[in-house]
Amino acid sequence: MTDLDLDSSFIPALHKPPSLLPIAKYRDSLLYVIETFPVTIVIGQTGSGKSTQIPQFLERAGWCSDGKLIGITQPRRVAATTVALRVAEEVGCEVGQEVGYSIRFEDVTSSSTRIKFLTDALLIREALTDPLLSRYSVIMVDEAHERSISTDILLGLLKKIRRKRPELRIIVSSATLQAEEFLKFFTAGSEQEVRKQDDDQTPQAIATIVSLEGRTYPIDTLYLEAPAEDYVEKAVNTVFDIHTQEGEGDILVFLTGREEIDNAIQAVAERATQLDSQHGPLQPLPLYAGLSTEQQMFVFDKTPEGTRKVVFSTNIAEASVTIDGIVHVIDCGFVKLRAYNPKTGIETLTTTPISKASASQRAGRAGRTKAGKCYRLYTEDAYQALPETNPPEIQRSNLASTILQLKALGIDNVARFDFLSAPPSELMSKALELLYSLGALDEYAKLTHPLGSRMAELAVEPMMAKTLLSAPQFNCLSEILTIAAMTSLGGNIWFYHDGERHKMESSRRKFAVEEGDHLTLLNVYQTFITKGKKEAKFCHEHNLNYKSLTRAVSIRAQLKRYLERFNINVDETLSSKQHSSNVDNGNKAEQIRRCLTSGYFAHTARMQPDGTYRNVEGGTILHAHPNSLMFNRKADWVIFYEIMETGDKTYIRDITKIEKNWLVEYAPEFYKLSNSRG
DNA sequence: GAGCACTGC
Repeated sequence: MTDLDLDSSFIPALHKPPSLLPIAKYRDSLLYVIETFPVTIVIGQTGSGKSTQIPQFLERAGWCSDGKLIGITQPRRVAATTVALRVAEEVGCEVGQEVGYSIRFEDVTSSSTRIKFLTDALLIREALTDPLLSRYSVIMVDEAHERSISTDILLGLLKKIRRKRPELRIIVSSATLQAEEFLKFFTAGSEQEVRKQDDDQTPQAIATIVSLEGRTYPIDTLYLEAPAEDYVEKAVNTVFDIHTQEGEGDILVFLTGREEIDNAIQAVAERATQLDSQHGPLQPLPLYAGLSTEQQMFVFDKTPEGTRKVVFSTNIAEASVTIDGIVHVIDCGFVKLRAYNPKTGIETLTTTPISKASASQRAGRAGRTKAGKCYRLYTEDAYQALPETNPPEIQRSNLASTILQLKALGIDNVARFDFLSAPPSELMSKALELLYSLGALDEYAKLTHPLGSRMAELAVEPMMAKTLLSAPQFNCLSEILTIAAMTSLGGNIWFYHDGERHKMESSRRKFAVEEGDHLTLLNVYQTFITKGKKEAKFCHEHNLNYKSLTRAVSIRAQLKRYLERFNINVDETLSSKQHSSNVDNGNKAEQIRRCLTSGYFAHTARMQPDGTYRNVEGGTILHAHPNSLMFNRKADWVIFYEIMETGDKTYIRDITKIEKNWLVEYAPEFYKLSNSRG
């Protein structure tokens, strides 16, 4: 077994010239391993240089000589762009030339590109048109340990592709010790079939692990003696202990959500006024995804000399956002995890203990620029009891769009797809049922054409894809395009600063349209591009998230391009004329609501006299989310975009009034089925 | 009556 034990002394690997990175010494051995083994699992700490150096080693060693590409996938867009920029700089080319990147809405590559960074979701999309990914000689899957659905699917595809393209080289990079699982995955089940082709290739010859040790700085980990009753309070106390007893260095506190973060910040601000004058000021800052870009940027600002920055963050700071200068990490030990219940079709968002892998990732946020400390707000025994990892996303998600995508990739028997971790069969059958009811699959579970294959290509979830493809019949395609773009933003449309909640509420009321949230979203978008001239100023005045609305413009344009590729004509002139005068005009609004019903018939509820809702089965009490226009309005039957259980309540979001008889009209089979069931 | 962890196409 090849196991390269690299220099483990504490060398700061960040911002060092590439020649000084520990990985440089192992260039030849790495190249040898990659040449010899079809699959290489690379264990490398952040800062080991694996993502930036390995592609360059490969390129110089001739892996692109026949015009093929080296592809490096990342789970996130920012990572794909920033790593590409750095490698381009090191290579000494303009990004988009030899080194480029490709993410949704941005393809910065050219015919001279040899090293290409992209999101793993986008590479899966490339497989729709190039099933063997034949443009690539090497594919490196970075941050595979995060186990996103896209990463898992991509690894499954690569394993399949490898059988048909033995010359393809696969590198799987992982920061934690999950390497064995990847190794087992690539070697399992390959014995017999490899024997058939090549007597020399045993499973041991297929894949191997290379370990790039080499940390940055040491981190001192401290535990509680006894469990904390209230970790938010404990976190605040710890902040003051650090501030009064420890040397300089900023603090990063991991909490689970916005409410906790706001409370903690208020508590710190109040207690800070009583601080002894010998201690410098504290600057508490929030960090979570729902903030506007401007609000998020504060955490990167340098504080004045003597002021200590304390960032209270959700899990966004665990992997997605990196803040320099953090010396102390406080870890509450919990995270909000999403899960999907296939029996009820309801998603839950629940506070759950983190995994050991998460705990070590959080601690690692302290030692990036010098030696750091991590304060775990739980006992060492509690730590020992944590699971090694959390269940991968693919085992706790609604799989409708994943299954649809697999079908479009030509994987007919999805149950036999080689998953890194197989999803529970209930999740699979629930997804298949929905896809069948939408008409994306036929009674043999085969992808339908053109409906199913088109739905798979549209980058929105299946119910919205169906709605979009029905829209021409309802003569409201332009409007549904906008609604599809706005709903897929996932909520972050409105924002408010401290104490401005009422101002935000009244801004929102100005855009309200009687029939519900979808038409309200349409109204917001139309006003943004017409009266608001797509400007940030307009958004600030109306408590709208500028970045989100800009994104909606891009999403809408992309969806429109897909439709045009299907030869579906989008007539914009008619709609914009009507909506500049009044979005809420009778017949058009009804067509939109009918059209939404044709895609969202599985998401229906009926209002009760007490103002709550019940789903069709009748069992579950649903509440209109306070962000919804229908929160305090009367309705009878409604459809909704999303359903989620948080804490002890189940909320529905993005709600629109419909008529009961439309359900039977647009989904007769589905409603026959529901009735016969109960 | 009262509030969404995080990604991605």
